[in-house]
This record gives sequence, C-alpha cells and structure tokens, in this order.
Amino acid sequence: MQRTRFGEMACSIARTLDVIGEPWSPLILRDVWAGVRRFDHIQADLGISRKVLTERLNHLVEQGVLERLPYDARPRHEYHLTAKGADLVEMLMVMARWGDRWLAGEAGPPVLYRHHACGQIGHVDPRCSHCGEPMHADDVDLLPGPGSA
Amino acid sequence: MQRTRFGEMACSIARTLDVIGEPWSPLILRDVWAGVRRFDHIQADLGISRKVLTERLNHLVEQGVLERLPYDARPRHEYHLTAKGADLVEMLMVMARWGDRWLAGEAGPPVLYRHHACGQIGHVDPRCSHCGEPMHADDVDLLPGPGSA
DNA sequence: AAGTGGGGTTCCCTTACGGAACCCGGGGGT
DNA sequence: ACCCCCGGGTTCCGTAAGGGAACCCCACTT
Repeated sequence: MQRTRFGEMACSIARTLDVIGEPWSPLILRDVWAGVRRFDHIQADLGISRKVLTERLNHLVEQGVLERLPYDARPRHEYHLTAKGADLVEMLMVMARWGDRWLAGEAGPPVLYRHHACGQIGHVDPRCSHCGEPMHADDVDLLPGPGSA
Repeated sequence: MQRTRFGEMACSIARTLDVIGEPWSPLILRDVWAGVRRFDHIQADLGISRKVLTERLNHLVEQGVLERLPYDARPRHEYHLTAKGADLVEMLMVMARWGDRWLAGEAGPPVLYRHHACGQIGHVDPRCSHCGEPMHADDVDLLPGPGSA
C-alpha cells in the first residue's frame, strides 16, 4: 500500500515490510497458518474487501510466501505457506505475545499456544542464537554488516 | 492507516497491528531504538513526509509505545521507547532476521547484532518459554484462550 | 435449464498518503 | 532592535489506495 517502496532501503526490516507490511497481510498469513486457506473463507473471517484480498494474495504468492494449490479437478485452490512463509510465523507469534502482554486486558489472551515438544501452554521467547540467553532491546549492539552499503 | 480498525478483533495480532501496523511505524520504532530520536533526524533518515511522521509519532505516544522527553529549556524534545515500546523491539529483531535470511541476497545482512551476554554476533531465535526448545510454525497447536469470546 | 458455489473483476466513492509551502517561538549574531 | 536560523510542526492540494457492492465466468448438481 505504501507509496514509498521500502524494498530499496538497506534495512532488513524495511525489506520485510515490503513483503508483508501492507494492511491485512499479517492477518491473511495468520489465517492460512491457522488453517483458513480458501478465498471466501478468508474473506468472511477477516471482513476484508474481495478486491484487496485478491491483491494481497497475489502479492504474497509473487513474493514466495504463499503458494496456490489445487484441491479439486475443477479450478479450485487453496493457499498454503511455503517454507519462506512458515518462517514468518515466528514473527506472528512474537506479535501475538506482545498483544497478549500489553493489550489483552482482563479477559486474557484470545489464543493459547501449546508447544508440541513439551505439551505445555507457552509463548515465544526470543533468545540469542549463539549463547541461548534472552535477547531483548537492551541486550544487543547494532553494527554495520556486509550489506550495509 | 487501515480503514477497518483491527483493535476490536479478538486477536492479539490484529490488536498489535492497530498500534504499530500503519505504514512507517515499525521503521520509526527502529530509528528510535537505534538512537535516531528527533523529528527532523527521523524525517531525514526515512524520507517520510512530515505530516505522516507527525501522525505516527502522536499515535505511538498515545499508545504508550514512545514518550516525548524535553532535552532543552527551549521547546525541544526527543522520542524514547517506553517499556511497552522496548518490548516491541523483539518483533523488529525477528523481522530483521527474516529479511536477513530471505531477502538480503549476495551482499549479506545490512546490520549485525552483537549480544551483550556473550559478545558474539548472533540473531534472535524463538524458543518456548516453558521448555526452551525451538518454537516455529509447526511446533504449536492453537487453542482458544480465556479472551476468545 | 436453472441453480449453486468458488474465485475473482469492475466501478464508484471516500479516505489517506506524499510533497511542498507555510508557520511559530526562542535564541544568537551584529 | 533587527534579522535570520533551527526545531518542530501544520496546511493545502493532487493522487493513489482502501471499502463495498454488483457483476462475471466456470464446472458441476438436480
């Protein structure tokens, strides 16, 4: 949606926004992740306009985040996450965690996450890939990397 | 920006998008996190229109993600992350990680993250808060929570 | 032959973005 | 005292994007 294209910036956050930063895109990914995979189901679930849903789905398919798969001999298809798209789900889980903490209020979280490995309800916890200790805002320094030109 | 307000939905992802989902907002938070805290500096760094920057900053302050702090006797101020805002930085780090993996290409990541605890270059790795094992798209089941009404 | 359901297009209206110009208050220089 | 600058916005206008509803095409089903 944005007039300014973020993809040109030397910033991985900006580039990521170019793929999934348009309005509705994260919610579409959430739906597909949660098993709502068909055009009309997504449209009904989100209340998004059909026009915009078409645009978003096409963009996400072009970007390799979703793929369109037939589920019938007729021209019927479903949207599925690719590996690239499945990798975005951690971003969704982090967003959900933040909303649970800061916005859910009295009622508590709308959705719980049960982790297969331990069978318990948990949430996502960002840790350093190197040492495994927590990795939050104040735990890192930013340095220019090879692609910083 | 979105016409439809996401805040009403029983979904923490949608509610989070209501706070930081408008175009430019994540990049503004990135700038403030990285130490670019003043109106004109952010404006120049992003190339965003002054009008939209004003709107975004006001919204982020209203939502308690940023605070406006004076840095001079004159009416001069800087924007800083609140605790609520600092907690969003993990989302930025996850987005950056995804962009680094899938979009950076030959040149490599534009920014490196050095973790204070271990002093090494690393990236954020989402793990289960309960057992500490990795938590990715296929590692969880979604269950209705207390706030699911 | 008429109906239905998935999956989109098309049209029109309104809202929000982008850009540039303008404004305002407090110093500082001369 | 006068003028200019600088941070931090506000105003105005043209254009592009979102929302909604109607329409369309195709492959069955009855």
